[in-house]
Amino acid sequence: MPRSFLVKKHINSAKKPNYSELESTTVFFTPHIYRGLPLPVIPQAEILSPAAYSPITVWTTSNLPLSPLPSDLSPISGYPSSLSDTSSKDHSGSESPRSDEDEQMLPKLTDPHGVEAEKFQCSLCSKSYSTYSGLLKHKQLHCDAQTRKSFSCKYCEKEYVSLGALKMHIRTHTLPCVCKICGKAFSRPWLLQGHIRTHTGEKPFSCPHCNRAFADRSNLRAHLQTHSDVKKYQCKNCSKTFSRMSLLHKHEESGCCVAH
DNA sequence: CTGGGGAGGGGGCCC
DNA sequence: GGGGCCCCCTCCCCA
Repeated sequence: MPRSFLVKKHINSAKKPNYSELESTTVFFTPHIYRGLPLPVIPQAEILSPAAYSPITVWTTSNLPLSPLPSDLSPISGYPSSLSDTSSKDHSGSESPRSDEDEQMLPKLTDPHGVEAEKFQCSLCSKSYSTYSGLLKHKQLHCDAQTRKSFSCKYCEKEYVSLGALKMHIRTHTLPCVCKICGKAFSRPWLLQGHIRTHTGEKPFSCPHCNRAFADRSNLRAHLQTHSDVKKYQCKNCSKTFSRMSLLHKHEESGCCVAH
């Protein structure tokens, strides 16, 4: 049966899941694992999986309408220097050529207050600077820019640190997994599997307390909250707990936390 | 109005 | 690198 929310919403819809409610923080910096690693070059769309890309084209760092790469930096390096919004700023010293493969972006800043404070060396390219601020500026331009997310989706403004993550995301636009029964399309096979259960009636996830069965594990998890005396989501104002965040939001919007 | 179920989305991790 | 899976989440609907 068609339901309004089953229809793929326009990509410009302002649906923005609020992960910050439970998660610690949204991490905008690149995880350490990526630091110092050369970012891959995004291949041409035509050599990628048609299911993942057709008809979407991919914005690469080289075709983004931002500041161009320096002439001495080959586009094959794939480094998103053009993504750095600090690239227009001046910096101390000229950058020496990088050796990409084995450099590590370790925080090896020489102590500015130490004995050897006269020399500030970049751990990535070994470039030395006479001032600490000079090194900081260099790192902003040279190192931090390399760790920026570099793969951008054309259909939305999301950026990813890896091509694989981008390709996974693009599937949410192309929806390659189609239900043979009703024709509804999904981004991933397991989503389609879950959808097919709505046709077959299969409910493989059972509640150990009441034996109620669910087709979706997440829904079982939400159901398990109803058996708990202390719910997972608590109002900061009145300490009342709720089984779902959405219920907590409704509670907060209803005015509980207004009178504080 | 509230609480809960149904259905689905998206990112991350692991193999 | 890709698929499977997990987790967390939202939205809609209904009792």
